[in-house]
Amino acid sequence: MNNSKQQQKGRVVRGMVGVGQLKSADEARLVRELVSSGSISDPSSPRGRLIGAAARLFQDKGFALTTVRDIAAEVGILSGSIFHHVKNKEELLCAIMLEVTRLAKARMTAAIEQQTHPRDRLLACITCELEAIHGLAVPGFPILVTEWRCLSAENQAKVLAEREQYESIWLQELGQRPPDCGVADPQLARRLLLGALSHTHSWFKPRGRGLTMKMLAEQALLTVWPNSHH
Amino acid sequence: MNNSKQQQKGRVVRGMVGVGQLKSADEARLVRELVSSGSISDPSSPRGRLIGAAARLFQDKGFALTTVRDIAAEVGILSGSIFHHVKNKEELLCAIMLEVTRLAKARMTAAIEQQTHPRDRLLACITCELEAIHGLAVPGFPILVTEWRCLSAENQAKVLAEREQYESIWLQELGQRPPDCGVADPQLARRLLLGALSHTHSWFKPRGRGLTMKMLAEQALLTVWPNSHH
Amino acid sequence: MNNSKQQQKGRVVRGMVGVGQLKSADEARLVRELVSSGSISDPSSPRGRLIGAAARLFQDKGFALTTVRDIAAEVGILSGSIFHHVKNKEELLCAIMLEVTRLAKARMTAAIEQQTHPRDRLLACITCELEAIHGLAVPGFPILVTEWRCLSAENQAKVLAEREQYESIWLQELGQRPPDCGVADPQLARRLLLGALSHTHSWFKPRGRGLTMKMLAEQALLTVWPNSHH
Amino acid sequence: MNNSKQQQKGRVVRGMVGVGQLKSADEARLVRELVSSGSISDPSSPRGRLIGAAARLFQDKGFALTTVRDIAAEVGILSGSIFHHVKNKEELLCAIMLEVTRLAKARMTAAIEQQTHPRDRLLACITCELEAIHGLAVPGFPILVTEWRCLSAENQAKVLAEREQYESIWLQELGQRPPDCGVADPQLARRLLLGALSHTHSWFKPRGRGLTMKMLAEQALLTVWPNSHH
DNA sequence: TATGAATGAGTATTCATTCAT
DNA sequence: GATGAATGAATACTCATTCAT
Repeated sequence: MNNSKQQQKGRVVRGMVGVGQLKSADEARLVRELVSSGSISDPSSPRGRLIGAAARLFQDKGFALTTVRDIAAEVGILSGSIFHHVKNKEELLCAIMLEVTRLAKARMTAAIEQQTHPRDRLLACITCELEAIHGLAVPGFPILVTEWRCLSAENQAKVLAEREQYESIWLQELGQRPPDCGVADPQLARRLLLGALSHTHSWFKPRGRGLTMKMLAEQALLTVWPNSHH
Repeated sequence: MNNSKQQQKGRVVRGMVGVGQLKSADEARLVRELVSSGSISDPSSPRGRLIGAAARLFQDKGFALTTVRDIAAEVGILSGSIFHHVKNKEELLCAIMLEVTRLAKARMTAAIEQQTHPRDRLLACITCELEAIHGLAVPGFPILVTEWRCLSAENQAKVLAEREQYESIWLQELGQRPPDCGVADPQLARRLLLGALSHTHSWFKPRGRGLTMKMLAEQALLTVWPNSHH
Repeated sequence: MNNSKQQQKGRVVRGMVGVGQLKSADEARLVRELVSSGSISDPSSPRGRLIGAAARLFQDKGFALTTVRDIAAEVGILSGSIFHHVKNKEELLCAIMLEVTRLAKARMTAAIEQQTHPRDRLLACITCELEAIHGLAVPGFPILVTEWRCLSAENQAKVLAEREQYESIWLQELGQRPPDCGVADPQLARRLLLGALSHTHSWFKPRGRGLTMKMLAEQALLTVWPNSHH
Repeated sequence: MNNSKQQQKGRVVRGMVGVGQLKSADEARLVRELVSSGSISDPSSPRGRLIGAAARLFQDKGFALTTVRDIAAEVGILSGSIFHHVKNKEELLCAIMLEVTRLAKARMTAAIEQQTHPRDRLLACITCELEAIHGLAVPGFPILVTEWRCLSAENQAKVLAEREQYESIWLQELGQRPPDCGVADPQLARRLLLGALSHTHSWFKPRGRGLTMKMLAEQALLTVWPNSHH
């Protein structure tokens, strides 16, 4: 990383109070609003704890390799009791994906609002998604990509509908880039970026030293918005 | 894709005889050599047909959701006969990953040799990997990413050892880029690129009209080597 | 059996109300105590019925030739349900061996207590073991010998630990014999006797006429305590 | 074993040149005769090596747990080739039992001929059987007891017919005992002895120090012929 | 005789799901 | 809402046996 110095400087100048990251007070308020509007389950409710536990396990071991007994044990109930809260194992997966999508959407919307400069707004999107992928804010986000095909077509449609707005935010922000930023088509840029960011789940350690998440976000930004086009 | 025209022009000028793609005669010779050296199984042998069928199914339905009965049916034998050629379902996965890696490595080496300009060589790498991901040349390549965690630690180590050379080619080629190409660190650039390319498997249709694979390769190249730095 | 008359006389004189055998009331109380202390499963509980059925089948057909389907059919459940109560087929075998050992130990202890003369006490041991071997009181006892090697080393250790006390009773009683009783070493005498008694399982019919179990016990006693040394 | 000294003395006095044991020249001649008469297979012939290997494995792991592949590997052929020499896995077991019985019979006959005193003759029987059980002379003998029930009724009858003479030798020798030797009935004495001797397979180490096989044989003799009745 | 690929019925075990209590 | 016993279909894997070469 021979040019990391100048990039770090850039980051410090632009995003003073946490690029794309929300203050923990905002974070909490956001969750509270989503819960009270019924968009996501209360994490402390039985259903919320069930979804949380399942999300953790699906992410770690995969949907197919996670047994309903594993999940029950994680929550502290017996396997039969799961089906009081959810019809199916698949419905559980679907519920996770829906809630994950809603939370990620709300977070990203909030994060963008705090930024005015298009580059900072895009950086905020990337940071939000990275935080989601690495479970810092939205537990279970990588499941959206890795376990997609475990969902029936019907359920895939449900999640896609929910996801549409999330993706349209991305497309809008990517559309604000100046010309000559590399991949011009926002749709294509988004897809390449989504793949790149999702895959960080398998190699990036957010707690590790060296490459921080902020640095990673800035580097990812460079793939669709090179430094030469500030 | 508002600036695709100028990019297409560039591509046509540089890589006249198929950027990164091998002639089918070369392709065949490559496979023959790998077979005769024992690196991969003869696709027409029982073991080769088994590996091929399993690769197809693992890619389509995932390792966990593919039963040995499915595989056997695909080959045209009974499920018990599978274990004549391979000890485990997991060993089958491992064998696929090893052979896929060897073939991809050989193809990429051959493709690079045909190019001299660093940018063309990197484009050849990307094209090779895209062709692999979309099953045009190396059936089963996406399994390497999607089913990685289904492998035991021991088998992961085996595949990693085999993969090392493949990745070092990437790092070397990425190291040939001029400064200011965005993500400077070759390792990081490779990881972001791998994620972006792998993910194309879930949305890009190579047979579809509009975005061709060549176009996709050039666009992917732009994420780590913008046009502004020819 | 030309000298059986004098032996019968001896038996009648010494052990009038059933040499070494417990009254059925005592028998029932013993089982109840072991159940309530958790040493053995309640024979009427699901687990108890499972263990009982498996013991019967393992004894008749052998561990390896008994399928879990056989066992399930015997209990009246489906094969999959077995693994609700026990982790493994082998763990089932282990559980049987442990419970069999505990019951045999308790019975022998109770039987010995009722006798004072060393010869009668040893005869009580022999009778107890014969009753166990022939399923009159401790169903599944022969399994301890015949299926021993089907147990993993780990489980063998568990059973051995449980069996130690049972065997030490034998050694103690065999140590009470007068000199010149043939095999002097209690350990060796026990081993020869165990083999002799175990093997009766394959030829002695307790219900048959002619040789009764009492007679058999007295004859077995003679191998380690000849009549000439009263 | 507090009286082992006097017993050892007794042994040395009576059976000077190996009680019950054959000289290795006699041993070899015996086998040669049996082979040439067709009673047993030539150990160096394909069938002989097959039977030998199977006997070893059946004895170590049990009939049910030994696969036909294990046997083939031991012989150095492939599993399919076994069925050129033998119709069934069970027929293989049956063949072993028949040959084992014939060899044991011949050995015991030869050993008895060398003794005149009834006690020595009986001791020779015991020693012969111990040698057989511990594989010193007749590999596979314990299988006769441990794997008996793996044989179909039909095959059991075949082996029983072959075994009859072997057992009648035992009965005859046990009938030569003086009165008051404990278990008077030769049939019963034989059965108890057979059990006791068979079981030594699971605890006696012929190579171990301390208790030698000769000592063990003498001790076993004491169970049916106490010292007090020389 | 030996090979090696294939068979097919069989094995233990798993697991999402149900339901009376 | 929770339990725990049971279901029943499915799973990976085994293995004696066959047979064309």
